[in-house]
Amino acid sequence: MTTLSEENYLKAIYHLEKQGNDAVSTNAIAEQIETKASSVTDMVKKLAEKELANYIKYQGVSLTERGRLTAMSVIRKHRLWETFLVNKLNFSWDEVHEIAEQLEHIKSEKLIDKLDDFLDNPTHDPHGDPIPDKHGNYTKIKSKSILDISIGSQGVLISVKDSSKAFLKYLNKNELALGDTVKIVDFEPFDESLTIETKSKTMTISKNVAENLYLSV
Amino acid sequence: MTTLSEENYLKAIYHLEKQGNDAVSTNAIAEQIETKASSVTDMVKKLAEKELANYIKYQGVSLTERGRLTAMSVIRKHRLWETFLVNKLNFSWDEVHEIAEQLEHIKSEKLIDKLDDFLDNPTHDPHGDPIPDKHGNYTKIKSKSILDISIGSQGVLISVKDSSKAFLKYLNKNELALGDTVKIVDFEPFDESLTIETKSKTMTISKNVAENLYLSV
DNA sequence: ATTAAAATTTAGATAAGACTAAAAATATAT
DNA sequence: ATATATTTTTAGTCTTATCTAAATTTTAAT
Ligand SMILES: [Mn+2]
Ligand SMILES: [Mn+2]
Ligand SMILES: [Mn+2]
Ligand SMILES: [Mn+2]
Repeated sequence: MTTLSEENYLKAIYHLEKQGNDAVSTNAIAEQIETKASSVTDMVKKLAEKELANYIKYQGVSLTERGRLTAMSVIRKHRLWETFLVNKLNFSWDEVHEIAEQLEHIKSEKLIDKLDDFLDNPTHDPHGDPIPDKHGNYTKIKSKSILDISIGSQGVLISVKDSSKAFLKYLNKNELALGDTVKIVDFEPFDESLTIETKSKTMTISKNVAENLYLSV
Repeated sequence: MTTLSEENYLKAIYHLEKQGNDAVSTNAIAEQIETKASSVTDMVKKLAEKELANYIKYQGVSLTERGRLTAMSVIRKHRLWETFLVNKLNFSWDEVHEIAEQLEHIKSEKLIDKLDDFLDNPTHDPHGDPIPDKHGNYTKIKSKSILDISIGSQGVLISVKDSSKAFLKYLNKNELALGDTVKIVDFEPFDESLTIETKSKTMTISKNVAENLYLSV
């Protein structure tokens, strides 16, 4: 049985492994989890002890198959609970992450299976992130950052890379939501900003915003 | 902010105060929480420190108003989650207690208010226990143990005193559910058993069972 | 009123998880 | 190649929540 803290480390390592290619560094984990490197070293030893991670001193960490599956299970719970909060309890998509951080640690297979059914087996959470099935499998909708899409073309807003409250609130304010069709109208080389067009309006977005918006391709 | 462990102690003290009249003893709490008396002494000091409980060495514990309100809030969450599990996720009433023991510690006012609305502001949980409102107020339906009801009279099964899995499964097996109309037909002095009658059948129940069934009066 | 039993508290240990400061290893820059 | 900077680990401390064993207080019984 994994503890709440172990689960948070596994999740962090999983997310870091998915970005960078090689073994995950102690400092990277520390930053992600907002803890100190020395605490990470301790925990990583414990995860290796439990065969949830591979760890060689000074050489970083990677998840074992068991570790990866455990991480996926926590991520599955997180995303199902977020979906519940938005779809059933009418939370806004910028309010659910913190609550899901708590709910993801509730231990009951049956609960999460029933929740999954209750939500009609959703494949993606409110931020467009894929929800793994109970075996840890998922399919991410093919998408590209707006930055990498050529001027004149268009697509449907599939997911956001940054799901921070600040970014989501920005999107709310500017009436951008998942499912919207977005057309890239213009690119300004000076500040790398983009002009985009939706059903309701035309607007300019910064590079910073653009790289966090993913369109179907 | 109260910890999970503190919340469990507050709940235990609350329930014990409601039965017995005077101050709650260290041993009683220890038994309820399945821990050692010495652990209880430690925690009770901490609760007193936080002004959640009144505590005088060797003389037992009682909740302060703040302690009582905190306990009520945890109980409110517990019962709302149980209601969610049964009414929305189709759990059976004997399966929900353990899961609610975890869910009751999730910290979010907004979550529990929205859950309350989602469930249509239920007044009683799946075991017939009253659900306090957000101010800690509730109204228990007037009821009496079957043991204290005279032969020949009848009432509606309102709540069960014992909500252990074993007892609830016994009731499932014998097709007794909340809302059923029950008539007391006979009393056998020898073993203090009772014969009762429901729409579907007539059956004999032990004293032990009878004292845990509460009928409207 | 003593004495025995039961309940409660204290003292000291342990385990998980986190932190600080110092030591050791690795990476970078000249 | 050597010195410097950065990263990582170790050693030791702290907090929360437990536990066991011993000491103390209260209660019950003679
Ligand atoms: Mn999230
Ligand atoms: Mn999400
Ligand atoms: Mn319960
Ligand atoms: Mn209940």
